[in-house]
Amino acid sequence: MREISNLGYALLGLMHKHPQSGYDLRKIFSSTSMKTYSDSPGAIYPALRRLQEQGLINGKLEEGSGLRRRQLFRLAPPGLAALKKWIRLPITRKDLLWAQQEIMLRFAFAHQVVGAAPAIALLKSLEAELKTYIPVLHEEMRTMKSSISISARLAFEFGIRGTECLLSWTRYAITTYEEEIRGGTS
Amino acid sequence: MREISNLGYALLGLMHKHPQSGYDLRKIFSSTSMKTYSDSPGAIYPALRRLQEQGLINGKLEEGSGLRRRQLFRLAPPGLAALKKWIRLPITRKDLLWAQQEIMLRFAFAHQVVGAAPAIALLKSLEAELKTYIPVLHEEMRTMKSSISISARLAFEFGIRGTECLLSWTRYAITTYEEEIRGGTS
DNA sequence: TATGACATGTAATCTGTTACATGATTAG
DNA sequence: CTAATCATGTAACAGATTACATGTCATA
Repeated sequence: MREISNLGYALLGLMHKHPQSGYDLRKIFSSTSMKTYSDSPGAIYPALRRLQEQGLINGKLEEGSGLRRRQLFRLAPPGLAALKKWIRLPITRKDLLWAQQEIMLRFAFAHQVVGAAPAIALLKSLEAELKTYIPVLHEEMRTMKSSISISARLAFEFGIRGTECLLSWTRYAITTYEEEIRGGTS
Repeated sequence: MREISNLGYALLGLMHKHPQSGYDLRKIFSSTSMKTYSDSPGAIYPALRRLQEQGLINGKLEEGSGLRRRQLFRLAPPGLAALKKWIRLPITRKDLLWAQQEIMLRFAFAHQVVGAAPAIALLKSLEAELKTYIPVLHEEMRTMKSSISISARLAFEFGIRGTECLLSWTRYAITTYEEEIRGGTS
């Protein structure tokens, strides 16, 4: 089976709550904090068609008067399975390097799609990976410190601080999440 | 003139220090903290060819015995001009949303390519943009807080914390940079 | 002489971007 | 009636990924 792109997963995740039309999804990308994904029709409609061809979603034309009415897409069982599998994947070093955004996307959908326990498992996996990665970054820094310009060094320092910030958020998120599910009902 | 991709600018920046071969550049991407860029030949060699076609770099085959020896690329004057122009661009809201990595890449090259004053100007531009952006994020948070799941809310909180972390780094970088150029000779 | 590092490239495929095109419905 | 918004799409193009192909040079 063909790989599912990041945009594909974003679409699947958004459809989990309730069926959406291509236009709805575009609006979400253009108006909310998911602006990092493209709201262009040239990205969304082909992506939806691909998901449909793979049997991950089903589209149904709403009956209406006109010739071209809106089409609602809903998650099909294989699509839900793929979404769950993706969210449950453990975090790897590679994810930290290439795909911090993707991690957040996965976590954002986690509670709704797979529930509290796997969501917390995702955070713990992230925490573990970060704990071994941060010392590596410090070590790299020490190695090259002397050979690079001041601005390059500061940029690298941001890489470290940003990663440390992610770790601190992860710990905060674990605590907050655990408190919340103990306190209020999910 | 055709747009220069992020990878293109990364290549131009790396060539600024001294001429590099395609292989050298691949090694930099695969072995240093620039792992976020692809080290695959299918990305680098075509990118180098494009830069050459645009007259931004010149390639010279090192004279050697064999038939196929390494080719060294060096920045041509228009390439240096393009690199400088790119680094000096002020930071926009759009950059904050889409291209934090690109900002860091620009800053990493800044000291070497355009010197201290424009490097600090870049940081100040970043600081200014962040100061107006962070309140917007908090406002967005307040608006949707109630309508989203706990994990989605925490993910959004990371967006805010990450941005605040960037601001704090920016201020630290300005101070450190200014001290350093006052103290040691650049 | 076989392995691995050096060194450069191409081809197929996929995805995304920009720009354009179409047509329905609603508000002024 | 006209403009804006709803709604869906296509076409041309750019760029990246993966996998493959080629050949040199040093060394064990």
